[in-house]
Amino acid sequence: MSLNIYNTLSGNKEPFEPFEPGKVKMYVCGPTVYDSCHIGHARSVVVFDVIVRYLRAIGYDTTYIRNFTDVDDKIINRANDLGITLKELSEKYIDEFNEDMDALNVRRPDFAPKATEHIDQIIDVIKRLIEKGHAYQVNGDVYYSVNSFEGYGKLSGRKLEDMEAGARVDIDEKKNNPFDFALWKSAKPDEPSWDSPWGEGRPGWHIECSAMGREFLGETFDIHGGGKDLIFPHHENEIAQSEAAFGKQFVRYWVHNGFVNINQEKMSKSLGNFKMIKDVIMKYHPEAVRLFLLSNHYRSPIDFNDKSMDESSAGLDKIYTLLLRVEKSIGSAKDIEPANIYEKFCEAMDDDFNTARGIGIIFDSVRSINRMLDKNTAGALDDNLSVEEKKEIGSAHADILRIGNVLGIITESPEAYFNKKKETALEDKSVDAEMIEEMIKKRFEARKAKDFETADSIRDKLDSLNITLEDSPEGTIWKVKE
RNA sequence: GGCGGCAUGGCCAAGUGGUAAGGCAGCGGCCUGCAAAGCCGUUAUUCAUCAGUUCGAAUCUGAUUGCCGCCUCCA
Repeated sequence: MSLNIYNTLSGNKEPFEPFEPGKVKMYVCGPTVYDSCHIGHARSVVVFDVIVRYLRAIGYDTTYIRNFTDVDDKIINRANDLGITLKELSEKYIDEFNEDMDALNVRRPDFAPKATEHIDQIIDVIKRLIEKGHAYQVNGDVYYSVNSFEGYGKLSGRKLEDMEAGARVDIDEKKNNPFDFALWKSAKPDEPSWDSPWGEGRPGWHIECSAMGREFLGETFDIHGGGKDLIFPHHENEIAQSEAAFGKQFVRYWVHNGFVNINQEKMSKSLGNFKMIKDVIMKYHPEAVRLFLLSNHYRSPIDFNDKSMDESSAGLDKIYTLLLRVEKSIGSAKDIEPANIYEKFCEAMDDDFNTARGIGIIFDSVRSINRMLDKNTAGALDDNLSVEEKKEIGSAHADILRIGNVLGIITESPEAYFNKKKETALEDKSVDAEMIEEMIKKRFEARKAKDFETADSIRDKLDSLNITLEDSPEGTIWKVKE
């Protein structure tokens, strides 16, 4: 099976065929940098990160662009409130965005262009639109005329006539049609501005993506992504701009991710329930956050709550526990033949990036490996495993790591993962690792002497400190309870 | 008012015409000195409701009900 992608434009899953065979050009709308990033930004960025990783894993030479919107009303207002420049504010939040996303193990895009650094390209597109009669000037503002573009509404499935009926749109005397939107806004006092053929001003929101997409990817590119909320008007307007200006198809596949709700409610200012990434990753391992975000299909809504996050954390633990077990018992196998697990994972991913199914495949595999390794519980180490079984385990282990590489999880060694978890968990407790190891040693001696009373009292004491012990033929390990 | 989406076991969630993945929780068992971890078994004759198409539907069609999103800045 080959890759199929749900295309918002057609409303269907379509076989993926890039414009240029073997190469994928992809653009995703990045953040408007005026505030910290929340878990919803994380979802969009992680989803498209996985999409890019997968496209590359199946051999596409992929160019990936994600922009920063660094000039708009919200940024200007915020900067003015704080008494700093637009640039100071946007740079601060760009840095923070990069920190958050690096922490979430998101790979940087090939280019991360900023609107303010592409004013010339933006002006060029606007000029063309005016020349071709798709835009008009009013006192230094330039508006796009939606009536001039026949396909207006084709992405969002709207008709201009229908929208006007019950529209909640302010009537602006300067516009010919209420849905006309600004390509260029004339400068107001105290606003940053750039010179243009229409006077001092700044670009409207939508035009930057048309201009920068063209700059980095060309006039037609393969995938354009973003949150569902961007379908209208943002992406609808991008299509109108680019196709009117360049006379060709703008984007072949439109991909939109669903929202993150918080305890069944939409994140909103009035509810004050924004979950910032920097806060979430203080409590949960970044890979647990990724596992959570990828555990639903990317187009469905997902509900962020403690229970779901705890389950994702437990799931991640389960995977790392298995990996640790494999490495302790049979080590890293050599001469590995690929198992069919990765193949099954790819089948899931080929079906519109079905990461939820893909994660199920990981757990299937975890169970089957544990089953094989359980043959050892009675005896010492791997005596009961046949050469074939060891090979199978080694292959499955390698496949899981390969899947992890696409999902951006399991990037640490199991030891490092558990050690880090212990450190974090012990930080605010009155115990340290050395003390625990010492107690485990004492318990081991007691058990050897069949003094189970002492052994159990040690275990109980650790248990009261939220430390759980696990005995196995390979020795005793300890974990901190969540 | 317009447009779109969703409704699957106690909870989360895959499954888009061929007879219900996976995770969490529960119960029974194996293993263990006892635990923990892991494994095995078990929990939906059934996929909001009703009607229809079909040899066959959770999957297609129509209607009903209930949620949700977009149409205004928003990932």
